[in-house]
Amino acid sequence: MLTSDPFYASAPTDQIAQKMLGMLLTYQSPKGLVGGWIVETEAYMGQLDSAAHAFKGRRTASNEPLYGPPGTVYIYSIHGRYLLDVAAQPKDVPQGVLIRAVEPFVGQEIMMKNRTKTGWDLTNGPGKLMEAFGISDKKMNFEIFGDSKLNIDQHRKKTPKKIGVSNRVGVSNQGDWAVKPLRYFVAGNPYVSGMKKRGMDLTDFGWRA
DNA sequence: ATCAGGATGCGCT
DNA sequence: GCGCATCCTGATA
Repeated sequence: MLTSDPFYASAPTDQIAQKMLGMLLTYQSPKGLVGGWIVETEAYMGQLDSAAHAFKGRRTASNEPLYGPPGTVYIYSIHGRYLLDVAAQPKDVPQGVLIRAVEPFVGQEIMMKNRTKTGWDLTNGPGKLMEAFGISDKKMNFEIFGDSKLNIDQHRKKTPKKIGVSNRVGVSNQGDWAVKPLRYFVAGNPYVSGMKKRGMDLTDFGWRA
């Protein structure tokens, strides 16, 4: 349960994004339980961050969940896809973590039906994992992870051998913040978006033993 | 295996 | 209308 855990309010958002790697994300979907280990995240640092939805305090109906308490579900639609975020700071501090990829763990049959793909392509991108989960609307906005059908289990957790770091994806024209190292991933895990075959660690997927 | 181009739908001006 | 926190396809080597 994420709801009352001080962890989410007790660290800067970029640190929280790193700690979320290896946590189990699940969704109790109408077709059954689906989910996987979080292998890629990005931190968005709020009003100062030129790539963030809340840059300069921007506040609209659609980004309002970012202003909610830590653990608030923020689903955003872009290019005809849906993306999943977690508000990471206390109420009215609009910082969040984008969940970009998971390694499937439960409900793989369901996820393969929801998408037309198999293999690494199942959940190796933020829009892809939402399609695999079968989420195609923003109805769960403002719910709290753990009190929702969406859950992040921070106790059932794998540990990355090494955390890879890079600039964020898809924000290249948005000022100096575009090059800041706020994307984090499990190094070598094949479900990380854009992972090249040569970089994949197919022995243990980048998890510590 | 890598890259470029286009489809996509919705929120905002 | 325009601008995206994306994804897929088809063309190249």
